[in-house]
Amino acid sequence: MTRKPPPEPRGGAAAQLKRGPWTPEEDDLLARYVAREGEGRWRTLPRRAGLLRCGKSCRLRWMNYLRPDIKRGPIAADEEDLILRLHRLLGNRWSLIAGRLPGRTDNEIKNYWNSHLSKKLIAQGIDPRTHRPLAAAGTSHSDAAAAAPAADKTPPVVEPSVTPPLPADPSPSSAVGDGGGDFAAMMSLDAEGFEGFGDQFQAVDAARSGFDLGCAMVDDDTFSSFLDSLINEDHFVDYFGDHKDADGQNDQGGAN
DNA sequence: AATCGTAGCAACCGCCGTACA
DNA sequence: TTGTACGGCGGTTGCTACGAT
Repeated sequence: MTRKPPPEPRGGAAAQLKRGPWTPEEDDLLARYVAREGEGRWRTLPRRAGLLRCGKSCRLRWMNYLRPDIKRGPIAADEEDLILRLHRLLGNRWSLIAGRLPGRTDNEIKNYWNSHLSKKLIAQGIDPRTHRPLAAAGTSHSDAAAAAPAADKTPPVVEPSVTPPLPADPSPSSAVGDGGGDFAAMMSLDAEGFEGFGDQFQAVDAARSGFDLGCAMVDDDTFSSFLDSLINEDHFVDYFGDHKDADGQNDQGGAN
């Protein structure tokens, strides 16, 4: 997909900057420069690389398209399944989700979610923001499906990124807030939460908030293992496996 | 064949958190 | 402690392709 440049560049220094779709020549300049000098210092990179782009644009292009480890092609069924699991756990944390899918970018996953998965969930009667049945969210299936495009642009009912709702007992989060967080308590809370699907959301919220508030006290490996343990839960397989069976298979393949 | 509507996705925008002087 | 620059992130835009009518 290409994007036509805006009719007129903005004034000042920005007037010198090129916008819109990248040309192969620009890609080549950027790729060769990063290969030679490495990533970073994006603000000054365009000038050093001889590009008439802003640093942000260069970084985005590199991260989403030029990086050598980018995996091209359709999202596989197992990748889609993982995206669904991770989104249920993490919400719209596209970069975190992308971190669990080697070769996939946050932008790609975000686009795939918005164009495929959210609609798929709605068709299955699941609220793509909360992963709860739409009926429980107070919206009928057909209504929600009809309103899907608009719903995508409304603020989420559950906003996972700022201050997720906490379980009734605030002790884990308070510990986290003190900087001495109790990751073990978070984990045990999660295990209890998985006893019931409804409670699971609370558990995930708690885990999520624990991660948000206490990254410093949970190293990456620990959280990575934690995510692995969550996304391997049989509850999820049971839940989405049924829907997937009913749906036949993922609607993948339409892209490109 | 022409027109319209929708899907898909690259790219942009603006905000936020962090690092550093 | 404060201000600034920078990188990163999620949300949104807008263009092209394509199918339906």
